[in-house]
Amino acid sequence: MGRRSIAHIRREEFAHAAFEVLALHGMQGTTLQRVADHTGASKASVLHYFSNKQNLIETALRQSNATLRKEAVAMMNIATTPWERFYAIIEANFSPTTFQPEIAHGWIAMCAEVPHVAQFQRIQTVIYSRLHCNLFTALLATGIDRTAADSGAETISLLIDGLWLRCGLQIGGLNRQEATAQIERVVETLFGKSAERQSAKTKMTALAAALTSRAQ
Amino acid sequence: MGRRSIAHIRREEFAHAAFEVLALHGMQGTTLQRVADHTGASKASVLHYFSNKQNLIETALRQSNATLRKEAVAMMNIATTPWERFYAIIEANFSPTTFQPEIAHGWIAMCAEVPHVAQFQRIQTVIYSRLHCNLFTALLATGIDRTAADSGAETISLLIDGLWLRCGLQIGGLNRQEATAQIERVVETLFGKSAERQSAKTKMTALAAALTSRAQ
DNA sequence: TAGTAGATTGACCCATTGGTCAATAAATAG
DNA sequence: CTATTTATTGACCAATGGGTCAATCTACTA
Repeated sequence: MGRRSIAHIRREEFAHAAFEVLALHGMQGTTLQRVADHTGASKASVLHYFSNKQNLIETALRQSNATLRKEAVAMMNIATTPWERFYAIIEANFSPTTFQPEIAHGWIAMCAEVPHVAQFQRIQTVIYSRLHCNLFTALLATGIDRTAADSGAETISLLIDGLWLRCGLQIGGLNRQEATAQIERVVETLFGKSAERQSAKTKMTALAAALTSRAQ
Repeated sequence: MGRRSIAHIRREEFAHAAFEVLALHGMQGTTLQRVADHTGASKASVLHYFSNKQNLIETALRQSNATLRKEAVAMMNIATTPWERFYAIIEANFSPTTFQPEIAHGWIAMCAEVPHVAQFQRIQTVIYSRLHCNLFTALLATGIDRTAADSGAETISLLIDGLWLRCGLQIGGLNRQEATAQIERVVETLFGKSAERQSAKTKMTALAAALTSRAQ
């Protein structure tokens, strides 16, 4: 530890603050001064750890996404059947720790800048690819054919995007339960009812509740 | 005509330019100077017609949405059956004149500011309400029960939002055809196949093609 | 033709922004 | 204890932002 560690910790602190400011004030309102104020440090101190404002925001976004990814990985490791893996992805994407309007604001703000900032474009691409890939492999393993798995993954990821957008726009006071219910309705019509899927869903929902309550 | 008319036309010109700049450069990049340059006028001239930058962008967004709404109304007037009205909404939302990455950029940029600008919040609310209401009444009239119509409208509007988001993020080179195909796949699983619905779809698709080709 | 309302603009103002830099304080290593 | 690295910061800078204003310029009206 020592100097290396403190630098690493400080970077994390600033990045965390940056994401909070982004979620709270949007991209326009995310100034170096505000991020500095939010941590109690000076603007120059922030720039000591991040060469750029964009660099700062980039790591802020990556760091925020990492928490969701860790939750997802934890649940995927526990899941044993394909449908359990499927619901692990769903539950992770609507975990109460991450599926919140403020956090959604941050991500929508990033999406708006994707066409203009190459770094954000890259982040967005990798997040989408991962989601689609995970959904696809889970669905394929349930026994359906390739095209059905692919289009199914596409539809589900589309719904997830839409629900996150709505969470940010706070349409109909959308919460975790309504969001997963929306997904489930489509999943049911797409793949029919089955006891196996149902038990997988209840298992992963319970697991998600246990994991997140423990974390908080 | 005369003075009143010229003022009105000028406002429209500036608003139009403002939306183009917004679509091209995002919310941060949409400066009064750039909008002025885009029309060949001066910054002060823009501010002669719009008291605020926000006022300018607000009318820009409203004006842009009006074109989509007009297309939708035109198709709705021609539609006679419930399913035709349903596909009128779908086709209008994926019309080649509006379903373009640049335009999507503009709307995503607005979404990102919704939590921070009350005017944008209002625009977003009215657009969503109209879409949901139109879908709901169309679906209800097809003979299904209220809750099914409501949840169906919710799912479809969710997909539309997701597809527009993806259009803006340019995931998988999404075009009009793929987008409507995505919608259709879900509609089919939700409401089953029926000759009546199929004919309604082909009719409205053709109508949309005719209307938009005529316009351009 | 004179007058007046609206259109257009350059010059200007102030606040804020991202970013630099040199100076200082603190901590670690030898 | 000394030296060197690292952390922190206030002062500063150039650029740009939105917005004001008074001065023209234009076109319609009486």
